[in-house]
Amino acid sequence: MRLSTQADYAVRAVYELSCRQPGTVLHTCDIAERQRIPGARLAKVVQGLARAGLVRTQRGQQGGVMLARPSADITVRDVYEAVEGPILLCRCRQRVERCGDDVCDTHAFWHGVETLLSEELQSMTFAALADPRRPVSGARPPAGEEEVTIHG
Amino acid sequence: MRLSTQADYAVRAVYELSCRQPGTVLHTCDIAERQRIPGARLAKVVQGLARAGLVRTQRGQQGGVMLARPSADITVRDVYEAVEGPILLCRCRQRVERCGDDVCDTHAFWHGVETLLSEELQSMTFAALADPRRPVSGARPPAGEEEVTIHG
DNA sequence: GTCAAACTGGACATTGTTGTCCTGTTGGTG
DNA sequence: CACCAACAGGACAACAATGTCCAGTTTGAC
Repeated sequence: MRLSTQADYAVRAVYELSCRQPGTVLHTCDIAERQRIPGARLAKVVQGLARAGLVRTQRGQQGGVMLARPSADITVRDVYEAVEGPILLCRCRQRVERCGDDVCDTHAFWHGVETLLSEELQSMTFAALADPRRPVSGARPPAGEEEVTIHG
Repeated sequence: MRLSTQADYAVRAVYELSCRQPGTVLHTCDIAERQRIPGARLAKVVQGLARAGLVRTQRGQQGGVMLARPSADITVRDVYEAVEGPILLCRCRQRVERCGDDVCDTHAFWHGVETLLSEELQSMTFAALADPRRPVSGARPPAGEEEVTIHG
């Protein structure tokens, strides 16, 4: 029940973008430095986020990463599942391993926990997460960030 | 956020004991066979449960494993933490990795999820888990088990 | 006392995750 | 066009989790 580093990195990367003005483009290496994440690893994670349509990447000299939609429309669950797939706790539910009939009695419980987790992750948007005085989920006060773009 | 096999096995082992009359002694190899778990692996897990005081092991020809206290007094969290340690999702909270000040904004969220998980696991006892008419989606017929003890 | 059953615990191969490196591709700039 | 910055993606080493094996110890039965 440990969070994989992939998922952790993905959430932190999207968080870093969400803390800035909508449309801000960051380099993955800047995100990596700011979040103290190995840059090479983060590049892979960003690729996953891009494939899932959560961020857009731009190649070339002026390239970088930006959110594909407003941070209020991105939930932690979106990001998590983009890099990790659906939230499944035990292996029998991941189809890695099949278990007998009554063996799955305990797994019914774990399934309930999965649902609880999914709902919790779904309820948190990155707009709320990036808000310093976040009320768990809700309105986003005007963020008066002075740094708008990075390369400038 | 996957359940480790250790934790899965531990819960299933205690569940197997909880399904039987209080005081029933089972062999780890019987539990392993019934739950389709590699026996050698389960033995290690049972050791962890014994060290945590959740089960009592008895060596010798008539040996085996039994619950150390009533199944109503054992929660899923007890078993989980006996083999996995405290529920900590992200590595910064596990002290594996330290993160900066504002880096932990996302980790504050994960900490909330940890609490939610802990409460959920705490709220489920093995008496409830082994009860065929438990409130959760149970597909287990009223078990008129003829095998109460194994060696008899 | 001897034996067999069962837990104890160390050692090792296998597998999956994570971190790192390196080369290729893309796209803007001069 | 030539060049460089940045993403894309494969390959590989390091590490932890997992599964398996084997010898040792304990305990009850004969």
